Amino acid sequence: MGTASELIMYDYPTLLREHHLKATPQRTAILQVMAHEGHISIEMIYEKIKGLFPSLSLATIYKNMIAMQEQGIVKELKIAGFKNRYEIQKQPHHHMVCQKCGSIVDVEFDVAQALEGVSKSHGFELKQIDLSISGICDKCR
Amino acid sequence: MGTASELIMYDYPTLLREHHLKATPQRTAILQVMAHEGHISIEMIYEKIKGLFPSLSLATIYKNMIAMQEQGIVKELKIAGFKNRYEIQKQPHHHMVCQKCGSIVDVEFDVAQALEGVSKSHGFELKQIDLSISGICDKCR
DNA sequence: ATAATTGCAAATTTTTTGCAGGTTC
DNA sequence: GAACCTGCAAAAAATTTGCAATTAT
Repeated sequence: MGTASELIMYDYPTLLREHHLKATPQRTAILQVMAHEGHISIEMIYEKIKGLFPSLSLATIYKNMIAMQEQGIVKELKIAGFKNRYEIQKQPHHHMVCQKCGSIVDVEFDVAQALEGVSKSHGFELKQIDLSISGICDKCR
Repeated sequence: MGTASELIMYDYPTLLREHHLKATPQRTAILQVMAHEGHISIEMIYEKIKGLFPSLSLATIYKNMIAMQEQGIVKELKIAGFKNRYEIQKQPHHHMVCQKCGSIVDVEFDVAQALEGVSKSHGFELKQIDLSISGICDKCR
C-alpha cells in the first residue's frame, strides 16, 4: 500500500489537468464515485454526490461526462436492457452483465480465447454475446 | 431463387403469427423495411413507411418493437455514438460499425478467431472492440 | 366475439442548450 | 483576467402510457 502508482491512480485533479480540464470539486467527485462504484449511471452519480453539492445539477454531470469522454478519461457503456453506464477508462477489457440484476463485472482476456471458459470460471450462465467492433470503414477513408 | 426457404424468410405474416402476434399491415411493413435496410432506427422506419400509412404513429413503432423484441423476432442494437438501431433476429453474428458514417456490416465469425483479420479483410481500420457477454450471474441463480 | 392493435394526445424520461454568475489556472 | 465551469431554467429529444375506435383471428 502507498506506492506511487496507487497514489497517482487516485489523483484525479492531476488527471483532469493533464487532459486540459479544470479540476473542479464536482468533477473530481464524479470521478471518485465512478472509481468507487465501477460502472455507474448518470442518475446514480447524481444521487451519490448531491449531498456534497446541494445545488448540483444533472446538467453538470451530463456536461462533464461529455467533456471527459472527449478527453478519453471516461467511457460510456451501452448495455442491452439497461441505462447507459459510465466507467473510468482503464486498460482494454470487456464486461459481463447479469441480465437480471444488471451487475457488471470486468473481464480481462484475449478475445481469441474461449468465452465459455471465462463465463464458467465466474459461475456465469452465458446467454448472449454482444460484440461490436468499430473504426473507419473502407468507404470513409 | 424461389426455394422454399427463401419464401419462408420473407413471409412475415406467418412469422408474426407463429410468435403470437397479429399480422397487421403496419407490423408487416416494419419488418419489410427492416429486412431491406438491415440496421435501422425507429425514426428511419417511420420515415420509410409513413407514406404507406398516413396516420402512422411513432408510438406504434415503439410498441411493436417492444412486442417483437419480447418474441425474439427483432433485436435492439446499442451502438456507441449512435442511436439505437434494430435488426431482424438472424443467426448469431456481430457488427462492424463505421465511427464516421455509422454504417453497419454484419460479420459472421467465431469470436475465437482473429478480429484483426476480419476487419482487415473488409478494409476496415479497427479502432475499438466492444464486447459484452450477458446471462445470469452466480448470485442471481 | 374476443383479444389485440392502432393512433392520438398527453405524460414521462432523458439529454441538451443558453446564459449569468462564480471558479480555476 | 481569460477561459472555463456551474446551476438554473427552458427546450429539445426520446420513449411510454391511457384510452377509444378499429382490426385480426
